[in-house]
Amino acid sequence: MDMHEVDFFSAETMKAVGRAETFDLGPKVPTSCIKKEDLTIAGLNLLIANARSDLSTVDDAVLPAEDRKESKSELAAMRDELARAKEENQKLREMLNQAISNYNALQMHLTALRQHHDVVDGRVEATNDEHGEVLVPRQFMDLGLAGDADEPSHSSTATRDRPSPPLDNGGVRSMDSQRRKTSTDKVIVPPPDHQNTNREETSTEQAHEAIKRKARVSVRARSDAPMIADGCQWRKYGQKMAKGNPCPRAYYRCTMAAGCPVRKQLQRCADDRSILTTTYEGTHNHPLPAAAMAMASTTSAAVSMLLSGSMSSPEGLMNPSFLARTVLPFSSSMATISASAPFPTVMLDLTHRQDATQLRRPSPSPAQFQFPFAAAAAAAGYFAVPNASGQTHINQSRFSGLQLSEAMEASEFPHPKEHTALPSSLADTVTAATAAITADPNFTAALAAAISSIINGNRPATASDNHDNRSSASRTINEDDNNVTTNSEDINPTNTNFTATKE
DNA sequence: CGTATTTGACCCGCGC
DNA sequence: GCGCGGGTCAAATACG
Repeated sequence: MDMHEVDFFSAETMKAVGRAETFDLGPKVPTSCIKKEDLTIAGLNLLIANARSDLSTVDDAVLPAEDRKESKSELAAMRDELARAKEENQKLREMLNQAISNYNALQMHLTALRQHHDVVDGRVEATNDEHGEVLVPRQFMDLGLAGDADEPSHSSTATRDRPSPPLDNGGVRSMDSQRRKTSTDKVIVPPPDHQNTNREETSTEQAHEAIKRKARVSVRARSDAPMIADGCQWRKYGQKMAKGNPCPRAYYRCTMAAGCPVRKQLQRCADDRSILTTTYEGTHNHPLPAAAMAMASTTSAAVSMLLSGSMSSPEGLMNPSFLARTVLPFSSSMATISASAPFPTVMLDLTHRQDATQLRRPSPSPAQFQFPFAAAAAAAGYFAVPNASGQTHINQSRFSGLQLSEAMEASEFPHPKEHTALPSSLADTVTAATAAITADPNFTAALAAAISSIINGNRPATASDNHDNRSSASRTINEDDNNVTTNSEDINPTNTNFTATKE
């Protein structure tokens, strides 16, 4: 890691958030907790039900016949209970994961609701001043379905120009193929002789496909460091002078796994060199470190909402200013949703002083770094609606960790009084938010996307190991954990990019 | 010596 | 068809 890199994703950060530990319940829980209670009871019960068992390893010769029989039955019962407990633990683990995802999504929604509420009350500035939360730029990590980036069905038209690539860079080539395939797909639009209905449907599908592949999330942040640590490893593969910006644009590729197509761009703002714009693109095909996992779900949710929710919701279509009315009044810092062609982009402008510097806490806990982006991303995805120019701005300043971290703390610590700034009706707000979430399929879809992103982010890398994945996470998560009901159409797009928001 | 970075060349899409 | 700009490749170079 670059010595000048700003590490917002340190292990302590993640510990503070508690994600990694929370997700990893593993077999420890059942063996230590369930066994003691359930097995004993069940074992006694099963003495009657199961008179025999061939599984016993007790030394039968030492015991009387009755005792042997009893021991066998007891052991069999214990085994059954162990198996049952294991299964139950598996389910509980899945439930916990889902609950965590739901919780995070709820937090995001709550933040948005509170923001809207504050707009009405006109007490935003006071709230901001009171808390002085830190807003630290965090990078978005892509976590979509990696498989989508490797659809073999189009490969015949994808690699038409260049000679076969060297295998040592196969991932890059596949990415290129994928990228060019997208453009190729445009050409393969059904010919004019098709019926109109078919053409429309196909066009819509293809548009969705293209969007899912290229959906972006962008963030601008103040940083003197040349790069922001995001939990992944990157290798620079190019640098270009972009038009209209004296600062070169650097291109990086994820090197945590062979063939990972995720890339990012770094570029400083021409007007303010302290502003670093980072753009992510692509979908990780490997497990992500805990530090990188944090943002994955929210980014995924944002993009998914952008694609599946905002663009299709009646509110979004009929009332393009919905989002603006909701949060725009705090226009100092913006998250921008661009649904304009060719690809939607989530752009977060975190450069405002209120967010990045003025609201800094004396000693911000790492956990507070965890969620501002999450809120912004989720809110962006959920509320963003394209306006006539294809862009919608939402204010990000209220996501500077203020409400969200408050909410997190309020729920994490059993001392609500310590969070007097929180609305007394927090529970009511949560209830309302929950109702809104459950009532809104768009948010549900985004939540599903978040869950899916976690799933995909933990999927073991399929590519053979090479020197590039020397530091990839070795942990794997039982695929049963992935049995979360999601809409694959909605959860796929998890691309994240930084795109310079020229002002 | 292996790995990462640099940098000029190249490819591609798009607009004219 | 041509030029432009964005993006990528890969040989050369730097670095540890």
